[in-house]
Amino acid sequence: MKEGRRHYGQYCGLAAALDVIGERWTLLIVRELLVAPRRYNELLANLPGIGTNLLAVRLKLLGEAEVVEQLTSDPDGRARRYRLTERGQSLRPMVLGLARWGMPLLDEPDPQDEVRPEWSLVAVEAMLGTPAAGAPEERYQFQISGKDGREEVFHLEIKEEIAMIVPGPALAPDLLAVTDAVTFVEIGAGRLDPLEAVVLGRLRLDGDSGAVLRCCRLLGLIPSAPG
Amino acid sequence: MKEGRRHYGQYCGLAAALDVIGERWTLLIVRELLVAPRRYNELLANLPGIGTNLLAVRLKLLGEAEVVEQLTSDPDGRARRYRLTERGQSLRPMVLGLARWGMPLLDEPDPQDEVRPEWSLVAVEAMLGTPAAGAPEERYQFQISGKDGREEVFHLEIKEEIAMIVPGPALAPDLLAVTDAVTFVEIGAGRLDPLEAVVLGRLRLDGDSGAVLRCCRLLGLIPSAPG
DNA sequence: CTGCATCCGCCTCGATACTG
DNA sequence: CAGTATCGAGGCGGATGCAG
Repeated sequence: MKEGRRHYGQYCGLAAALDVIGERWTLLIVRELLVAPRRYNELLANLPGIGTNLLAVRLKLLGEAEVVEQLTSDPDGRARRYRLTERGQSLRPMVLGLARWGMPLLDEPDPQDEVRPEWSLVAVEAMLGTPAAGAPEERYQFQISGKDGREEVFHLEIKEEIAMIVPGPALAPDLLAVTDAVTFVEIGAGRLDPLEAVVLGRLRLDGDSGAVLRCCRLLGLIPSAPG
Repeated sequence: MKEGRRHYGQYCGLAAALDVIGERWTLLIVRELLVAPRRYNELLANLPGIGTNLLAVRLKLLGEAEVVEQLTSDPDGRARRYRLTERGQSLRPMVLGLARWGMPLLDEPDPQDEVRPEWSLVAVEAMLGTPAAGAPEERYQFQISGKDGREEVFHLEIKEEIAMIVPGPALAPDLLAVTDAVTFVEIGAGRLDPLEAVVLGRLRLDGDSGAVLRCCRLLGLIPSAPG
């Protein structure tokens, strides 16, 4: 926090945090890396509008702050990826909290807006409010397709009353949800009822109705059962 | 999120949140209002460097986003204060989380840095990690003095295994901690041991040693008792 | 005196071009 | 593929002006 860069100059934890992760784009970079380690160009592709110079500056700063590290697995220097350090991972609850806080702000999806199926992972994790108390051990698989036809596959696994996000398909999913990224976010934002999405043909749900209800409840899409 | 202002253009909760509270100074304004409703000039005084125009712009935007509202209690229009709405209050866990995340980043206090005793309220709340399970019902009073001689008084009340921050003095505090804002933050940042601060004469603790230990444990200053 | 609005210099940001 | 260099536009910071 020396001279040169702009900083708040307050001896306060929040100000110190914002000096590191408060600048434009920084938390979105962290969001990307919360999903998985990424290459430089992957980050550029998933953060349209950032400009390559700024991404380089941010990554360097995040590296100095030990939030991000780059692992150069390949000996010839190519194929280096950026990954969150432990300290970076510890930003997860705050990032998820902000993501949840912002979801109701989402309006009609603008066709100009970017939507990536990878973000669904973070969205689902943010929606996991209530710990899955008393829920049976089961697996809900999600297949979210992007505009370019790519499909992100992950599943939610409930084990010992704890729900976990796991990349990739489940072995024997009790529920399969297939949709596109826009529909998925609209449902998460509360702008679209899951049932309505099914009727509109924008969401396909395979599984028994009990699993559907439990999954929706887990994601806060319908109120938890009273009493 | 229409044209005019700069925005991320991502259909994603986090991006939507950052479009509202991601700009410079905004979360620091929220921090100020988390402590108490404030007047325009109070905000200006507690946020050195912001520039009055920017504060006005931020407050207007926060108002439109329904994060902040102004209450004009006084009929003649004077004495209008800014206050967080319910939606603004719901940012509290994320702000506290970021404050806690940033505290270890605090280095040697720069004499140029601003330190305000009001921030101690947020700092203490951020340090309250573990719920006070099994703790006896007692009250720890804090008196944090600023450079200008003002003193912020509040106390921590443990009731039914829940710790609460309450502004103002306690009725019969089991512990009284008197210090200055810099020392307080340094202790919170883990740069200064409470015991060392007492020896240096920068912290005065009145109360029995059991209360001191329980208070320190509650604030994460010493590891919780094992087992 | 409080609560802003206006103006201006500078620094950050965003887009494009270019290099190892 | 992974950045660096450059430059125009606009956000930011500080000083000042002004109305209630």
